[in-house]
Amino acid sequence: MREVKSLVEQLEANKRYLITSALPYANGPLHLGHICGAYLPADIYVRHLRKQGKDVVWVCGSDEHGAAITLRAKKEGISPRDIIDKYHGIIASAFEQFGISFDIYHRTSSDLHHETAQSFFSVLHDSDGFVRKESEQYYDEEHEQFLADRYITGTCPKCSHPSAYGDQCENCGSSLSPFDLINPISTLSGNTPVKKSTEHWYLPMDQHEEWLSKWLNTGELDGKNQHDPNEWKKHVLGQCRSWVDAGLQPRAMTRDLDWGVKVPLENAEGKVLYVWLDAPIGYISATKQWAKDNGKNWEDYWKSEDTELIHFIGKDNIVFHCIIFPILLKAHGDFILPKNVPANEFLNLEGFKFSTSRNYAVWLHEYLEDFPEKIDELRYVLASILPESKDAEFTWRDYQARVNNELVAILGNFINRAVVLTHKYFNGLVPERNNEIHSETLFQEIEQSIDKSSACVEAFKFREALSEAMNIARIGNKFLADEEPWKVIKEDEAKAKDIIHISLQIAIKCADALTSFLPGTSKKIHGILNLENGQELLAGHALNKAEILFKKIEDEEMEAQIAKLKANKMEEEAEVSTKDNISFEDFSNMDIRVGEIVQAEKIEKADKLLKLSVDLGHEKRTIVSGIAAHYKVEDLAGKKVVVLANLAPKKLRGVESQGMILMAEDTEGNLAFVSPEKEMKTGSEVR
RNA sequence: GGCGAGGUAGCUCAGUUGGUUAGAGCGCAGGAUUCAUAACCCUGAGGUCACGGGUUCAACUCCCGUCCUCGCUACCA
Repeated sequence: MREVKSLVEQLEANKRYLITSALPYANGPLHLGHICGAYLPADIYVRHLRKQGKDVVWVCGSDEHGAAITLRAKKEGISPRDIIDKYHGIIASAFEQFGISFDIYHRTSSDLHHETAQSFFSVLHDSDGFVRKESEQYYDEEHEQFLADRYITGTCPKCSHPSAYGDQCENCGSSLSPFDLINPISTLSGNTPVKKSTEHWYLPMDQHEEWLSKWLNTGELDGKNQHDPNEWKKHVLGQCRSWVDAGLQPRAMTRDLDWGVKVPLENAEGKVLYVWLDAPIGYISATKQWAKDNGKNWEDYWKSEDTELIHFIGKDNIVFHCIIFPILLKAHGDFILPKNVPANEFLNLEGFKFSTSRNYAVWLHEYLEDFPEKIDELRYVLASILPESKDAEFTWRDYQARVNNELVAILGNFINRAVVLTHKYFNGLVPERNNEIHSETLFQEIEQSIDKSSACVEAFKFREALSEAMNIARIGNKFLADEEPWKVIKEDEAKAKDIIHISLQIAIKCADALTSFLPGTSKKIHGILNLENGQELLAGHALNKAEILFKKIEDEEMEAQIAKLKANKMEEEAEVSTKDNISFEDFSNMDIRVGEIVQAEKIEKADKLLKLSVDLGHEKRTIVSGIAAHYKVEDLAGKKVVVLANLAPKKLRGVESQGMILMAEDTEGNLAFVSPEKEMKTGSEVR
């Protein structure tokens, strides 16, 4: 039995950890949603492992290729290089300030990455890991170039927005293929592109279905148990199964683009590696660079069964990290597959989605400018609301409440009480322990919290882990309230000494338990206690002066942040609604008339819709209008309104609407009828 | 349309394989206290576990259906 145990211990000791966080795209700054998805949880996890003395390397870097970057460069009249240098800089320094402790933050534009990615591709190519396929694609004849999806704009077939992209319409959010667009236009030349045949290398994912499905569902690979599927998050496994069950399709691993890792083959001019081949290999090249800088062997971390590979990502990346990348790694051979992929769901902001393109976000670098002293405050709040199993929401009010009611009132206050009491009664010297107080149960309770917190981190339950760690400060506060040293000191100094001694010991436990979550605060507490890391707190030891750990956040600061968000949103809304000029002819095609509502009724099972009967003078129309939230049915009869009479009829909730009531709408979504300012006959034309 | 995840207290969320009175934090109400950043500590109120069926001695938990949110994905125009 002893031998077995020591074998387990030995394996445990040899174990290595390779942690990756999704590569941020160097086309814009980071916002809080990104931080919650792949970086803060990983940072907590990695700090926890390091604290235990584990052999761990955490890699990340900027993803610097792809069409969006070249497009942006073109639009701003600068080079792609300028773009990636700018955002790589912003991102890397924001990470650093925020205490995200990567072992390396690399870049996919580096030579080492290009070499690594090309050689990875070549190995797959040479071992027939790819299938060559021809397909039709849009081609710009003037620029003699195939057009990536993002290089084509046109009218969205779903919402008629005039500038949808070939892969997605930013207006209605639907995903498109370039051939869906009405009147496609090349953004390079402004010409209409032509369809032309092109050749690409495809990853035949369908051929990998069998082992992949087994690996995902049972954790078994090549007859060996690799992971426990029960440890994977439900939504991660669910999405993977959904893909595999539907049948995997071959996927192109190359693109017609000039900005990226060149396909290392003859006759592959103008082709680069697809971003989902390029970016994950960024993890490998980053590890190589780190190994080089630190005198290590990168292969120990990627090719050894003693290594646990963990990918931290957001839910949008699940398929790539759980299906495509594992297939690539397996097809290449020698590489280990991830032990777990604890993907987080999304973070929302004040009731809406984060949106980089609409500038609706709390940007990390801006937060750091506005609150340079409040790093751990944000780490605390985000760690408390991480979208671990469902979407979560960040609001400034919640941020304020958590900082004021938890960090200030519970943690900061407890540390302050313990230290201030020591100064007040014992001149800042740690009093001796007299064993007047039985503290076994107390410390057992604390150890329980520590163990629980630790176990939660290892199970990727960071919210619960943090709350367990905070529990120690609660225990401390309760201990002081129960023992009342400020009263005891008057009649029993020995006992008071005991109480203060114990509270200071609890303070250290707090600092230690929180160090992965709030590294700055943990350090500060050690500073106040005048302790080096690991140093014991002994009687007679002199403390430093008490220092306020967290300041209360006032309403005004929050109001300013909320106002800033609102302003961005309104600005964006104003921009979005700006429309292109139309011809007079277009305008005169519209038949707009004064009408009078004669009858109104609610449409069943529709919250917003009312069925209106409108008199247009020469005829009555049925018009369905989404105003139920703004007007009462009984108030509508007799109202004069303006009607677009020749709008194509459309069925809404089963009722055909023959026209549209024109309404004024503000940015808040309030609606108002537009009516003639003096009495006009129904049916009068509006021009 | 298909698939996946979610819907639990005013808010943010826990609830392992079905088993007593469904939990926590915040907020709220009351009390106690003064060492502490008016903070801490105690007590309490608050839930038809989205809705409707079913299985069972027993359902938040399992099955079927409906509605809503988010994500992935198809197709039509």
